[in-house]
This record gives sequence, structure tokens and C-alpha cells, in this order.
Amino acid sequence: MQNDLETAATFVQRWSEAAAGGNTARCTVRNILDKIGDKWSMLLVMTLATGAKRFNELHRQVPDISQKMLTQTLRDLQRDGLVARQVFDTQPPAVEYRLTGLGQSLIVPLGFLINWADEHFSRIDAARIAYDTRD
Amino acid sequence: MQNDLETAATFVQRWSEAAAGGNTARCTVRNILDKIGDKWSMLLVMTLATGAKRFNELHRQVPDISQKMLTQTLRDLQRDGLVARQVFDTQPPAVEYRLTGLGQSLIVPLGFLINWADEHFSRIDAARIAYDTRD
DNA sequence: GCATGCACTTACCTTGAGGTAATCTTCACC
DNA sequence: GGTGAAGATTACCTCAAGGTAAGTGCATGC
Repeated sequence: MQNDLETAATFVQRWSEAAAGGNTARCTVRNILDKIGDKWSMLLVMTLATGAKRFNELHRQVPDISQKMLTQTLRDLQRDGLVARQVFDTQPPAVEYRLTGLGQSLIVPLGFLINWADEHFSRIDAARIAYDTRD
Repeated sequence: MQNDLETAATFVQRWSEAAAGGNTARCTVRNILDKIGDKWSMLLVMTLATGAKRFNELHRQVPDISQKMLTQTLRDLQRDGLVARQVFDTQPPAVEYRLTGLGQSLIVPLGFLINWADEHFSRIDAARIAYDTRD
């Protein structure tokens, strides 16, 4: 807890240095946040967190992703070095996707964020209702 | 460290329970990730982390946001109860934006994520270059 | 009396993320 | 020899996020 706050404080300081210079644009954080923001990347990372999965296995666990976006998002994650694609030379060829070490390291901070979302969603929802029904 | 991994492990377990049921859709996490994913929300939250700011002060610190999106994003954050808007009855009226308690609580997990991004960006960048230049 | 700053609002337009649907190849099963 | 599954790719289309630009009302400074 104390440790969390220190980490956050450290960050805020670094951020404000950047902000003071007006260069919050085109920073690494923006780059990463874009990824995290896209509709499917983090969903797939979390789904792969439990272990390697094949293409259609992933599709079954995240049913509302289209095949196109599943392929495309997996390619992007591969390109970023977060996911490894392994083709097994069987007949027919099987393809397995797994998190790399880099991908696994993302689970920790992402887990914090998702825990936060889980814990605070009711308050956000209440705030929305209050805002929408204010006179 | 040990603590981080435990937290992540807890999360992965909860996620996999949800994924097994195929209901990764329309969950609270998707809802929050959509916010975080939008181009400006988290940038403004982090900029406000250092203290209350006025409209044009924010605009100066995040120069590449348009006035329209600044207004709109602040409204959204207000609606979600992350940011409070305070109008001072001076002439001309001054308007100040500050993080609420809820907003401040977001800084902690968001800080972890941004630290991760900062620490690992070079590896991601290297992976991208390797991927793009592979034969 | 003109420009400038503050805090917006509105109308219009562009771009690209993502969806839909069709197609492909290879194999196994019946 | 027809069907279906695995693992994609491709063409086409839609929609909303976000950008641009202009305008508004009020006040101070030159």
C-alpha cells in the first residue's frame, strides 16, 4: 500500500516533468496506451495468461471477436514481442499462441488495473447515473 | 514483487473463470478499458494528478488536444466521477478541474502500467524492428 | 475601439478501426 | 465424393472518434 503510493508518486513526478516541457505527445506511454486501448489486445493477453492456446480455442473463449480481428490482433501482439506463434508440423498443422516473457510481465500491472476496475466499477456506475439524472 | 505476482495470479484465476463461461464480453473490465483506451482520458487524469488545473492550463500542458476533445473528455471524466469541476464566481468566471478521490485512486494502478511501459518500451521497439526486418 | 484571454459550443468533415461475408487449402471422417 | 474443422486472407462497408474552423460572451489591457 505504502509502496504503491510511492510508486505512483514517482510516476506523477516524472510525468509532470514531461508535461512541463509540453512533450506529453509521442512518448512511449502514448504508444503503449494505444495498444492497451484497442478493443482486443488486452483481452487476448489476459486470455493467454492461463496458458498457450490454439486459434479456434481463443475464438471460443472470446466469442465476439471476428476472425479477422483475431488474426490481426495476434499479429500485432506478435510484432510487439508479447505473443509467440508456434506452428507444429503435424497434419493438419496446429498453431499455438503463447505469451512471451515480455507478455507475461504485462500481466502484473494489467492485473492491478483490472482489479481497480472491478473494485470501483459500482462507484463509477453510480456517478454516471447521478450525472445523467441531475436536474 | 512476490505480492505483485500474487495479485496477478488472483486476477488470472478470476478472469479464467469468466472466460470459461465465455462471458468476457460486457464485463466491467471492458467498460473501463474502453475509457482508458480513448485517446485523451488517461492523459488528462495523469496531468491532473499533480493538482487542480484550469481549462487553458490543461490545454497548455497537453497542447495537441483540440478544444472540442478537451471539453468532451473532461465532461466524460466528470460523468464517471473521476474529475470534479468547480466554477468560481469571479469575473470572468474561473473553472477548475481536480481529481476526485475515485480519480486519485486510479493513479496507483495506472502508474504501475505506465512504469511498465517505460521500462519495457525498448524491448517492444526492438521486437517490432526484428519483426519488420525478418526475411 | 481593437486585440487578447478565458471557457466553451456548434457545424462540418475525414480517417481508420472494426464488422461482415466470402473464399482458400489441407486433412479427417463417413 | 461430400461435409466439416482448422487457420487463415481478402474485399467491401459502416460508423463513430476525433480534427478543423468558426463563433460566442465577457473582461482586461494597450
